[in-house]
Amino acid sequence: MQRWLMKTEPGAFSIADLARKRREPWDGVRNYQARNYLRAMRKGDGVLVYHSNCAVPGVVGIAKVARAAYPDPTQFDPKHVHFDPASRRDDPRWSLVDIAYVRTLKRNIALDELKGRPELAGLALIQRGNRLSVLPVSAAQWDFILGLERGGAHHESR
DNA sequence: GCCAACGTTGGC
DNA sequence: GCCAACGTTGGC
Repeated sequence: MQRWLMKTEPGAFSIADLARKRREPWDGVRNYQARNYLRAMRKGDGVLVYHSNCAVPGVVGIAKVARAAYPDPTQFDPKHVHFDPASRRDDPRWSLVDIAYVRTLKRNIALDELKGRPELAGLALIQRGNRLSVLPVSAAQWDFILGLERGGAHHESR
């Protein structure tokens, strides 16, 4: 099983939304590196759900890949915000996967807590300037992050 | 192929 | 809302 982290803006689609819907086509990824990660995903892969662009960015839940990559239908819809006029049906540019809800974490494991941890030094999420919305997570990183869940909500002062 | 302009991401 | 970082676009 591979492991990944996927960002979402809770104002647009939160872990609570995923919990209610159980399963969701993760559309709208329009970055080539992120797309390539989507295409590398296999059914059953683990996903850390991360809330970005919000009051307390952090890892908030666990999901899994319910369906491997297929063409993102929104790229062909002229009325959709993610429409890409340069993408062709015989050679789709953008892909998506379906994500299934697994569980919501007992607390938000905030970005603040992940920063500066030697165990996560290689994690793309916390590297400076990184904007990838889909990124790989090693088994060790996955275990370490989820190990923080029971550590209690402590925030470093700044 | 260079690179300036522009748009987006996302923490703060 | 600001703005640094970074990806994409398009003129040349």
